[in-house]
Amino acid sequence: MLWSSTLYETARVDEVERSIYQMERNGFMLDVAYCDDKRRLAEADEAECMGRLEAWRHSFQHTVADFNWASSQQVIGLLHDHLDLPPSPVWKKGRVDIRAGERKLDETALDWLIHRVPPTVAPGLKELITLRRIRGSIKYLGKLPGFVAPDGYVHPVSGPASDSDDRAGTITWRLACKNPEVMQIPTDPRKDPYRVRRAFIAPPGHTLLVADEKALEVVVLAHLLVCLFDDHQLAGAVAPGAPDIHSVNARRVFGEFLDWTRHGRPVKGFPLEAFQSDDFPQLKQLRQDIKAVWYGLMYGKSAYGFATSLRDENDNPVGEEVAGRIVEALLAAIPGVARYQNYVAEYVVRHHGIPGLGGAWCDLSYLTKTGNEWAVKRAIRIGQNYPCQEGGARIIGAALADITADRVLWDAGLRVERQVHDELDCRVPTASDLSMVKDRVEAHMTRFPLKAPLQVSLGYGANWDEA
DNA sequence: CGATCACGG
DNA sequence: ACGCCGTGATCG
Repeated sequence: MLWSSTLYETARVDEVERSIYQMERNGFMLDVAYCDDKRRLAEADEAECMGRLEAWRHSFQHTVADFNWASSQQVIGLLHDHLDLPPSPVWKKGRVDIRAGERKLDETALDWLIHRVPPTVAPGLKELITLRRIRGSIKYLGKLPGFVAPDGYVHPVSGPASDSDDRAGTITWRLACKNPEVMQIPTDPRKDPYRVRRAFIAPPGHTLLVADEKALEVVVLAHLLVCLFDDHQLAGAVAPGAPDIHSVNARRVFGEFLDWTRHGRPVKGFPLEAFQSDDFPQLKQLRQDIKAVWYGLMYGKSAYGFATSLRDENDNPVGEEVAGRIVEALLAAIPGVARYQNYVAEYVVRHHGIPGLGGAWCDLSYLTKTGNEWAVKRAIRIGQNYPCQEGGARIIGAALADITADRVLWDAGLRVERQVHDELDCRVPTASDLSMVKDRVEAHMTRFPLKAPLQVSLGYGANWDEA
């Protein structure tokens, strides 16, 4: 039924597994000198930052000895007990139950505070965010060189689900990776001023090729909508040449449905390009917002959750009413998504599980058979997400297997180094025919028989950051 | 060893 | 219990 029989009859589990072992053997090269240099720099910055923080703390007569800025409890004591700052009602994952005594000081909560405390207090909070970011970079700069094996390469452990306990894996058949956790290396320059990704270098005589499946899980969803309902709208929206889907949604939802104004003009009057332009930061924000709503919806998030995660122009949570209108407008713009959600909800309740594209059955009976309302809702959220996440994993897994098995690419010296959910990173000898390599890699990555078009973006560079 | 925080998709 | 899937450092 459904979608599973229309695709690859087998999940090619053993081929994928062999490719993973090959990828581990290939390993990747690390610029140890770069790590050491940046770590020393970061540690000096950390010491300065800490000095400013301590001075700030003492300026408020907080004289506790051996105060630990890494301790949540101690920071709560400083900010909420000693300085008597109001508790933040929000954190990264949603609401804070203030009445129950819950206190959160993650970056989202600190950000909320920064906009609402006296100007003498705010600098310390900003400094604390800076300290955490510096330490986030140091974590990797310090430990990565330790993973370099005698052969000069780092060989992380990665693997699919249902492997033995000492290997990595997920229930959706995505790969996981550890020792080191290469999938968690920061990509956002604001979170990592020291650019850890620059330490992931191509070996001498090689260049790094990064091949990324564009909007992989959205394409899978588009495929499902065609299979289930013969609905081609989303497939058309992700087709080559189609305008950027998040810009379209932003203008449609905030402009046409909600009739909002930004930069002193109606949002609906702007050209689509403006939503990705640095000249219009407010429009860019709207595009980011609708993108967040889009992915949140795919994973089962509701207006309740968006009420705290979406912010208005003054950085206040938009509230459930506005969030509800945004969700409603987006679902009206892409009706297939709501139809999919309802379909899956019914299916999960009736069958106590959901199949994936590769034919695997995701059992949810441990939730649906409890009869508990919250458990059933959780089962439905997992069921809505599972085919998209699992489908994406099968597609990139098949691509990995095909690229690894391609003798032409192998003989050209191409070696897969990493897989990051929708991205494959390979090293390629600089002397090889790069356009041939590029064409073959792209062909493998788009081979999976989908009813929605899958596109690949390719980048080259001397290191992971550049590529 | 559970909770908090942070990073990625 | 109102967002899915992960790894890991650190605290208490």
